[in-house]
Amino acid sequence: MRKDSRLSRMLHVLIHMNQLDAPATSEKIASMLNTNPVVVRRTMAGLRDKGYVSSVKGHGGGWSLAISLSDITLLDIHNAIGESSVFTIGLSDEHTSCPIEIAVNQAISDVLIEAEALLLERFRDVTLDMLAVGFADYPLNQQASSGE
Amino acid sequence: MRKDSRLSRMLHVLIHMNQLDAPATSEKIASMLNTNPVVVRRTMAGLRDKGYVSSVKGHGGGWSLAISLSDITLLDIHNAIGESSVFTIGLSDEHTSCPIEIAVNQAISDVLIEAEALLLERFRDVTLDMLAVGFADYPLNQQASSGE
DNA sequence: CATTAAATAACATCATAAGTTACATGAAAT
DNA sequence: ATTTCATGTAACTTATGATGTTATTTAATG
Repeated sequence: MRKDSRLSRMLHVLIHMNQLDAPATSEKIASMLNTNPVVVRRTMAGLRDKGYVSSVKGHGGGWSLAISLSDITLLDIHNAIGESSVFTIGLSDEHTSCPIEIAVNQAISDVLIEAEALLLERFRDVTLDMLAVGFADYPLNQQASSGE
Repeated sequence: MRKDSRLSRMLHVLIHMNQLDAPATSEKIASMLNTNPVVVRRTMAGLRDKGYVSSVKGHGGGWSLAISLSDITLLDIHNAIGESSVFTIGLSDEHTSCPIEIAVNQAISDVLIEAEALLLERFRDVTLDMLAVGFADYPLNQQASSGE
């Protein structure tokens, strides 16, 4: 099933942006991601709406970080992207009044909710500056961050 | 992103099959799921390969449970279906040697692995007979079975 | 031999992230 | 003011994989 790589891509870009002096144009970011400027604008727009980045039109314009990497968590970006669900697993809805279908869906749903809660909790524990730290340690990529 | 409802559907079917005396034809199962006999055969084939159901051709043929519901877990069926990944979240691979991309992907991957481990663990704790119990408790079916 | 039902191949449909094209809007440089 | 640069946005195409469909073959029963 096709994967949604927006989270990974946006995190990647944000950390790179932190090391730049000037705003990064959509064109520049797109070439960084081997993609298209419009795709970049589309996804970055969600981050701007939440206040993580800002955009400026015209000469010298482009995208900049609006707040510090240490104030942005994986969860923040995950939410800003607005993914409908993190799971490929869905529930059937052929017979919503069939007690078996209800029991089955309830059992699956319980597990998905618990697993997603754990995932979101872990995402909330990681700020983007932690990932930038790994950069300094490259190529050994030693575990200097406090994450588990 | 489109959901994969095969797990829910197969669990639903297996529990219904447990209440039948004769083999269920793909046709019958398909109408139960509002779908097509070929779709049923395609998915059931995976369960048969793992020994959870058996299929018989010709007159009086169809699909039957090969083992007890109490010996089948959600995890068993999940594995038998052979989903590639439970997550819609994917990792970028534009620059596999970029230390930032590596750090980002590692962080995401760590979380996904932990969340999936929890999910699989929970799936392993639920056997199909547990879901069938809910059936007896359902108001519309109280005449079906009173003991529990 | 006729009928039933699975097995299989080949193809169509659908949803959605991603990619693309085209044009409008706004800001800075000249 | 005009040109240039870059975002904003609409509309469309592409790619992918579960799902759906049609047609044919294989096997078992009556």
